[in-house]
Amino acid sequence: MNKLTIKMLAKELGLSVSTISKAIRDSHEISDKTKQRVNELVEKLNYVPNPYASSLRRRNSKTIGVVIPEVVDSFFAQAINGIESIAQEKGYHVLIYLTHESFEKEKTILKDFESGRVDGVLMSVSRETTQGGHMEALMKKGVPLVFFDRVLDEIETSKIITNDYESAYLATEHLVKKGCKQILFLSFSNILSISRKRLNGYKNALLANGLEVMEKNILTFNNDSKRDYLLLKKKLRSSKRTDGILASVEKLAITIYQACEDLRLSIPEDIQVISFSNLETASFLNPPLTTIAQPAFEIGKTAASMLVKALGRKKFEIQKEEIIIPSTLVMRKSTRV
Amino acid sequence: MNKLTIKMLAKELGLSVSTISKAIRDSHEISDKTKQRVNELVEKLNYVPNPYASSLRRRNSKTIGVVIPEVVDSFFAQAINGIESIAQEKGYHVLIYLTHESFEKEKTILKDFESGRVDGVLMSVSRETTQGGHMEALMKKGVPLVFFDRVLDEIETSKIITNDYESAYLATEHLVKKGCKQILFLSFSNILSISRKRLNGYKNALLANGLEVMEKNILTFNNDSKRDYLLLKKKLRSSKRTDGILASVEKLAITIYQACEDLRLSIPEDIQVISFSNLETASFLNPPLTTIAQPAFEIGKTAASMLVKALGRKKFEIQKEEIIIPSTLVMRKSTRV
DNA sequence: TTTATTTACGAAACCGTTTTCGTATAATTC
DNA sequence: GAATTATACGAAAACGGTTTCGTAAATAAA
Repeated sequence: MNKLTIKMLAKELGLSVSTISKAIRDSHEISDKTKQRVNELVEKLNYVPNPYASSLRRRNSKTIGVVIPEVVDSFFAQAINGIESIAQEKGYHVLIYLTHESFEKEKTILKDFESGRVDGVLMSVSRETTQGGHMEALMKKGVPLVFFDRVLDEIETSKIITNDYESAYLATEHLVKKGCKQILFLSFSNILSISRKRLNGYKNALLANGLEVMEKNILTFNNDSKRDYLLLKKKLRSSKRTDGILASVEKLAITIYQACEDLRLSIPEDIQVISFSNLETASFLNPPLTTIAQPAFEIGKTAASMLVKALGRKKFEIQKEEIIIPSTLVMRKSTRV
Repeated sequence: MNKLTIKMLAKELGLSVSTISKAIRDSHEISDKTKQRVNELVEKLNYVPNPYASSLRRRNSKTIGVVIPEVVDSFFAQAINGIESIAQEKGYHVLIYLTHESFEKEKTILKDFESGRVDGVLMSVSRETTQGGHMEALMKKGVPLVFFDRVLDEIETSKIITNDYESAYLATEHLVKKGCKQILFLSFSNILSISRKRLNGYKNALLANGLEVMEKNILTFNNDSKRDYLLLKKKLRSSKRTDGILASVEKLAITIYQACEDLRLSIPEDIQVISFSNLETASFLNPPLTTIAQPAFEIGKTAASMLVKALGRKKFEIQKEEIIIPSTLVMRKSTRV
């Protein structure tokens, strides 16, 4: 109720506040005997130090901020899992913030971080983010920031990503090899760096295989599942020759399945489908979905490790390296054998 | 770099520290003219107050702790989404902790909360949790705790849950009506309150429909997907007459599909399946999975609202009410028409 | 005009740690 | 035995806000 403080421990043991503090932090200045007395009392009275007092004084919080577009998404959920595994191991706390793909929210959150609330930030940018002023401002204040998956190219910092270009290239080529001539590319954004890379992979794979890149085959959706669904249906109805789809986003896979079911287009006979996706249920969909599976857990874990390592250094200098953890193309029945 | 403080603002404007503080918090003690001068400078210099200094003095943190077993799970991901929506609205920060179903971790986390790190806690207990000493200790220190979904009955506090008993009853009855005679009940735990309720719903539905409850039809798994899979396969092989399965956990649905595919048991012809699940992909599984869908987002949102409301009160008295938000049985093709 | 009351602000204590620096005593060196 | 160096601890100043309380000036009431 009335919280237990170091001062009270000090009085109880007839020692000074500073001695208690040092004893608890196992300082060499304190004798073993005293340390033991202190620890026994701490144990007995169940003393837990006030983290805010400590943070205030030490100017750090042992907290990292995680900023992501959303959490109901296998990729981000798995990434959080990876982040948390490192945080727990290294004694960091994890504050979660969702931007819901809003640039404004992203700015507000990062602005708050300038307060020193977090020691460092892990983030995947929103779909709307084209500028990095808010990130630069934050980093200038000495708060290191590490990107994972969705990066902003113009910001110089560590970036943990997957091989988006190559994966999309491979996937597209796979579709081509299986006989597709008219392949749609579906995404939520033409802004996001990962989307552009995936798009380029798609384009170059087409060209390398003697196919034409057609703007009408490149579709951008809004993440409004009903509208997206209608939009896709319309597209599929109007261009009958479509025989392949590469979806850049997990959620669009569902939209595709819905639309195809509705239009009585059978997968993979009429249309072959590949999606970037971390769905655990991919192999039990009807038909099983060929996916590009991102190493989400690893990405989160690596990003957190990089950040924590930087936080361990005196000057928080973040390495500016880009770490690429490759995705894997998992072939299932939504593409032909 | 060297952080901006109220003291520096004060010097700049020739005002006192207390005046600045009050102006920022829009105190009635400060004239509009002064407030404006202060706000302009705050704006110009980009001042952001140090939350730890503030938390220390005010003895609150505007932070809630969320303790869940895992995050890679549609239910919990959606619940976090609900929680975050309220937190964002009310200006709270969200600290996330994963127990990975470990009672020890749960205790460690709650112990840490005794420090005052969070103003309140939202939690779903681990599968191993049978005792609530750590929760009581926390609540005794004045930190309100609200359960959602997975509660510990013995603890008196708000609980936001779904109608587990009724849902399982309904689901079981549905299977019986569709002709099932030998229905398995699958879960991860016989400890968890929700599991017991679901089990009771299952049992009573059987009895009410003139069927026998057989212990051998009640299976408990370990969340070790490989072993679970083998265990289930063995069971299905040995008891050929099994014609229905009710899975208490989303993850087990996948296990069931795997096992049935492997054993060439067709769903729903040979075996009908219903699972508690929030999978967005449920309707695109092969076959589409009949589910009991929990209102995860709503549960998270309601729990957060309750907590925040309690935090708004001077004494943090938490209402001891139990709020039940019903699940819905969504019939799909894994059960017969 | 005198007294009472607002109004607008400042001084200083306080929140609970950490850390620097000083010092008495004990141990060591010469 | 004197001088030096460890050892073990305490006093006090931070950290950056918030809050209480006091007060001078301005306004209202008498």
